[in-house]
Amino acid sequence: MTNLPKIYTPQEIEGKWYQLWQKNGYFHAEATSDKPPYAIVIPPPNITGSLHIGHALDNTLQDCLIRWRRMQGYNTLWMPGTDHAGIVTEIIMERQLAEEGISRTDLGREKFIERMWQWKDESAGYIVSQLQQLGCSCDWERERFTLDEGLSKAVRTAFVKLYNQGLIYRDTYMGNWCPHCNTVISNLEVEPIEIDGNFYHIRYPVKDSDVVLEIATTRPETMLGDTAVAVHPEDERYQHLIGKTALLPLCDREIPIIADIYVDREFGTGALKVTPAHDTNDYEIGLRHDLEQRTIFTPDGYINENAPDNYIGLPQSDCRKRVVEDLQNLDYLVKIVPHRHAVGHHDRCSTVVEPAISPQWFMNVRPLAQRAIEATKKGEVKFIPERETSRFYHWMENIEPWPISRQRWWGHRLPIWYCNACEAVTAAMETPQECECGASDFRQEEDVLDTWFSSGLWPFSTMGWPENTEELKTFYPTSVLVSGWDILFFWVARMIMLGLGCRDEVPFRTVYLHGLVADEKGQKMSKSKGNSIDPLETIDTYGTDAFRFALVNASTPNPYVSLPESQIEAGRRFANKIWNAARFILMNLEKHPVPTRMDAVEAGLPSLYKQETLEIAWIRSRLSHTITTTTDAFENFRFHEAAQTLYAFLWHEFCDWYLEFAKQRVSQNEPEALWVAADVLEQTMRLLHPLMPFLTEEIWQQLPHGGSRSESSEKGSVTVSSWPEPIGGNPAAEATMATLMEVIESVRSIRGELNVPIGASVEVHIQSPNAEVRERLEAYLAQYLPAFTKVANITIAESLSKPRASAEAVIGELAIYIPLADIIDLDAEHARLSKRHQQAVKDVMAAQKTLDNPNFIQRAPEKVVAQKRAQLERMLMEQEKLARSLAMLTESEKED
RNA sequence: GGGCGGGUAGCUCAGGUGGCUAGAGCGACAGCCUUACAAGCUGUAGGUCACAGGUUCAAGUCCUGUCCCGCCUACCA
Repeated sequence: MTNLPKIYTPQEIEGKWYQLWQKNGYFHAEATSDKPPYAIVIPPPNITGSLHIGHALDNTLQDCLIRWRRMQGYNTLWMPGTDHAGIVTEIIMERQLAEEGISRTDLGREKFIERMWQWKDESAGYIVSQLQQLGCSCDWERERFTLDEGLSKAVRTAFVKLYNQGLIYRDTYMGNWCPHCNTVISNLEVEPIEIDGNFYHIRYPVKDSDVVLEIATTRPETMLGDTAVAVHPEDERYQHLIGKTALLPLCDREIPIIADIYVDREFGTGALKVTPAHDTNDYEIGLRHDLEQRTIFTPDGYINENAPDNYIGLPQSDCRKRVVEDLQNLDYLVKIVPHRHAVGHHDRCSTVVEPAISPQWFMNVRPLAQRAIEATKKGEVKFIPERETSRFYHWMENIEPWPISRQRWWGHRLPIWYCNACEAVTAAMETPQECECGASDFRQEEDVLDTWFSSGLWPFSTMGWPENTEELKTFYPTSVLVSGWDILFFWVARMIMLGLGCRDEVPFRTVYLHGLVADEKGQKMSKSKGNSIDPLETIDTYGTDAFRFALVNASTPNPYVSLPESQIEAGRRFANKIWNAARFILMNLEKHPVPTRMDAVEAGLPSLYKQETLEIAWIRSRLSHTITTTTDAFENFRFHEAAQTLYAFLWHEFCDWYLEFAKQRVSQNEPEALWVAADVLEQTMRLLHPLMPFLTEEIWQQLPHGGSRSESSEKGSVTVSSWPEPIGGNPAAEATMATLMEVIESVRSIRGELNVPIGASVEVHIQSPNAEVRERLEAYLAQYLPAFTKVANITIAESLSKPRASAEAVIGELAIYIPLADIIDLDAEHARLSKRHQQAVKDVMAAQKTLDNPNFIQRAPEKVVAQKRAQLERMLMEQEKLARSLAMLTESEKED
């Protein structure tokens, strides 16, 4: 007796299989192979991070694709690895240091980097083991890290290459400065957040005049760095002031009043204070008018010595308060008006970003963006869903230079060397030997590269580039990139540009951008918001497979996917259902083992099965259909469709119907139906394996999978079994079964609605004018009906009169009568029939209306017309029968 | 300001190129411990597909407009 527990306990079985898969090297891809290649590179998670819900979704989908293709016989490579993740990682380390009471600068660059590596070495295995817990079938032998020697070489190679092409250059420009992180960041890293601020209206006196110019600003402290006031050149109010000089309050400085078309006459007071060092637009105006760029902040956000003495050293926020106070005391402040506006924050540390001028390294991405657009238009890379393509184009067409240097320590130092003698700049793989000037004393650039620079090389740096490796020859361009749409610009676009820039080829053929997991308010789940599901807790509670199923099932084409706990619960129930179906089959197989091929040969059987009964033909047809639909769903990245198809087939066809038939067959000593059940379940476990790898392996291992398919029996795991092939549908069997099901459902419905006691047997009388239908019902109904409801006796005739006090159901031309003399509640039956009759009348009218339209007959395709006619015919029959029965029922009520 | 996505059952969502009587899960109600599964089984209820027009023989699906919701993007201090 098989001793499988009644309740599926994932914890007991999930642990063991991963080790077996690993040990047998199922996940390893060969660099050269006869099999067609299929490759995905993982979006590398932060080396020190832990699995969050976004990873769980992203990697589950990738694992589905990889497992599916592996079973299809592809040479599948899922390239795993981790990212050093620059600034984020440093921020977390700084917090750790702060707890010890030290700062990054206390430690110094060298010691800090040492600490980072130490921490990396301690925590590196964590995220990897979590991915393994999730079941990810990555080729771990190839695991990479962005700061590895190999990848660092790729970074330097790419940098030098692009530098030599003139695409990387140094410039002093206004960028987004994070005073907390002490570095410049790119536009993408700035998150505008709406805040309730104020508009401060301030009087600027005009020199040698009684006139005061009123300006409005949201950042009054920046006035300390003002070097002009601007008005619109055609603004009549201020014509007479253009060219004059304003007296800057609090600063005792004189600044020119200039005219610039940037100024919006309608906005604020129409006069704009100009701070070229601390505002992007003012910077531009400053360049046009050759204004002084007066920086008043230190890099870490304090007031510097360019401001009047009494402000120096204040933090920016304190300075604002002080400036406002002083303006008020000296009567320069006109008013403060509440004003809601968007303020840029650093997406990693949430600090307000300061526009600031600094020398930085940039990449001119425009030519590469152009090539990326062309490659996409040529179809070399395809975005799914398609709407992402236009987002991609829009971004690429308006792309701006990418600031790639960061004033940080954790990352790749730019391979730029300055000659200490003549300051000549050299980009090179290693420290240069000698400068043009003859000196040989160099210093390397202090800055490190934006972390996305190295991730942008990921698809080929992980495969050994710049060497022309076998891996690159086999797997590049990779097949698919799977990621959330939120990092399309950060990462995906840059990979495409750098792939083209470094290898003249797009890095992947297809980009699948899945939705983001949202909470019940529709907000993206993220750890920082605290609204996130913890994948590990979820796995503990529900099991990995249940969680994975829920994730895949939730992966609709929507940009946001919602994952209520009930969905995960549904996944668990599904797992349990499968478990019990398997348990049932395995228990019965002990009594009725599947004959081996040898037995079959000895018995002289042409095949394992004596005959294909209706239910066998039906379930095989449905399985075939399921195989086709599931495969098609994967082909088209319609993950939820795969999940739903398998769920519906397994639960509502296989369990609800087929296993009930099989039960009865087994009890009649016809075990073929059971053997087919085992076969169908075995194939379904293969179909479901990409979604639920652990459970399907556990069951597959216990099911007989030898039989006629010797191929899979030689292999030791469903992981490397073959993807099922459809055998084709059987429309005749499906049609007959549909009728039988309808009859069974009608009987059950009557029993339910009229409260026939569970134990009571009923007689079933069926009337049908169609001989063929009668014959089929005759042949099968007696066999099948008792499996679903208690019946005493079944009568089928061409015509029979409705037995007295019976309930009735109508299916097309079929009428079903169930005599319920003792128990029938005529009122209830009347209500039941009347409800159905009303519905029938409505349906008939709708169909009639369509068919009455001559244009419909004329213009609709014949097939549609024929369909409609058949539909109406059937409805009419039902309606008439129901009407007659209602009339009879009313009469018999009168008699009573 | 521009762009994108969404509004379908009480809730969360499916409904590729227009054509079965608009579906599922959860929840609700009624009845069942039927020896695989009570994490189960059976039955029932519940929808003017946001609104208004239009195209079409036919619209949840295509077009236009309106109203909400969300997101992305933009230099209004």
